[in-house]
Amino acid sequence: MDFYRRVAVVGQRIPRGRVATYGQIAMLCQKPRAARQVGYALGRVLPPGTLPAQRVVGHGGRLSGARSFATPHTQRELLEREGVCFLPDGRVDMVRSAWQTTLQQVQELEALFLQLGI
DNA sequence: GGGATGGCGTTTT
DNA sequence: AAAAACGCCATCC
Repeated sequence: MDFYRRVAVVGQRIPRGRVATYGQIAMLCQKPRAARQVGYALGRVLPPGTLPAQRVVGHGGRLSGARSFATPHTQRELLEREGVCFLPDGRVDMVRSAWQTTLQQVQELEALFLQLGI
């Protein structure tokens, strides 16, 4: 499905030290209500390593996918190692670490989708 | 075809 | 604050 290829393209553009939410990725793929399918893409569809999965978190910075990493705290460790900030309650500090996408970047993605025919 | 099931998210108790 | 109820939509029995 083209949607999953888009998820891969978008996910690969999440900068090191930043995180994106499932919903945010769905938006960037032009499918605002497909947050769950993003999760499905990461867990079941895309080959492991296709994109930095540790940088994809739930709304508000929840580490909802931590279970599918090597150990329950692997995701957190990977993120801390690349400089992502955490709050006392264990969520990512989205104010400091969320991936901010500019209109420019969104348009680049659209162009890329078009170019790739996806 | 139809019901269950998600690495989700929002709204309502 | 926490839990449940919905809405969502591709997949998998």
